[in-house]
Amino acid sequence: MRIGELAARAGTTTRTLRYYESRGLLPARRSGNGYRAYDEEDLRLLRQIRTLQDFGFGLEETRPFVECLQAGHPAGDACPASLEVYRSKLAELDACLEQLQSVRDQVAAQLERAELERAELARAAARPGGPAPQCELSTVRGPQTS
Amino acid sequence: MRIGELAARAGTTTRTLRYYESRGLLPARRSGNGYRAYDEEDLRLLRQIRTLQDFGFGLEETRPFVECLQAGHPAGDACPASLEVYRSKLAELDACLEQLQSVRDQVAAQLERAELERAELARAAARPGGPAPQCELSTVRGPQTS
DNA sequence: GCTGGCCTTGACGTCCGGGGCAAGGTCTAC
DNA sequence: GTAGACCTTGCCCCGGACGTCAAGGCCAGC
Repeated sequence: MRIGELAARAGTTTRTLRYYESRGLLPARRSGNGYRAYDEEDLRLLRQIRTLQDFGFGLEETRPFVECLQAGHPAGDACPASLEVYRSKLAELDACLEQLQSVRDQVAAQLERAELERAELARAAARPGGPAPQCELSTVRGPQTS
Repeated sequence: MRIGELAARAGTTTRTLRYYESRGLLPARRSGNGYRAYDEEDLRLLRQIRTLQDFGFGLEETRPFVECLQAGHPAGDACPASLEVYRSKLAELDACLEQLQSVRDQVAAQLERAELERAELARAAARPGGPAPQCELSTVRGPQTS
């Protein structure tokens, strides 16, 4: 199988395969004319890489899985190094989730506060003499995000 | 106030301030010798930018807040455009959280499965004739992540 | 006058996962 | 023999938010 076919079968591009090879992941044999030659096993390796990439793993993080398959194991995650990557990724995801959740809550709070303040001002402007036409908010202290 | 002092007071670097200026955010007046000249108001703008950046807002997303302050409003989020940014950021964060959570669960499931399989194999290897010393797993079919 | 510290602009490097193009080699079909 | 599809290497490009020089200007203190 040549590079184009492998790329098509894995749903990726030839450029990507050459990039993986340049990174030392997914090396290719060469046929007589210099073309890269792949087999079904390479397709397996490639699918493993793509699956992990889709999960957000970095290329380097897929390496243990690829090496595990290359070593003849039936699954890329049959080796301890792969499990370690799973674990550290899990920790990373948890940390990321926690931080994002915290940011989300703070942004939501800011939005709510700012919306309330605008409503407040709209009411204040509608009350006394005449409603000031647009945005004359100089009397209000805004609690500043600091 | 010159660039170094502003950077120090905002806890950032001169490079960053020049970058912001190059992006049209936080423009600077110039004193006679060509040095950038800033005042307390610029410090407020800069703090607004940094706060949002710390929340993960892109530079462009901070622009409405900065313009709001520049327009004389007491808070950067007193303007509708800023509220819109809050809202779209919130939606973005929620989508991101959802996806990350899904990935997290899938990775956790993979990890659990792979650990179980290893335990299975360890028991199988310990039972029959003699325990094979290391990693001879060629008889087991691993359900592949596909 | 000289050193040291601050400032200026400009240009290139970083990280990541490739995209895109050029110039040329190779194979197949007609 | 020649068109067209495929392959090769090599090189520069992207984005985002800066870091890191390099070469030179300005100013204060001694």
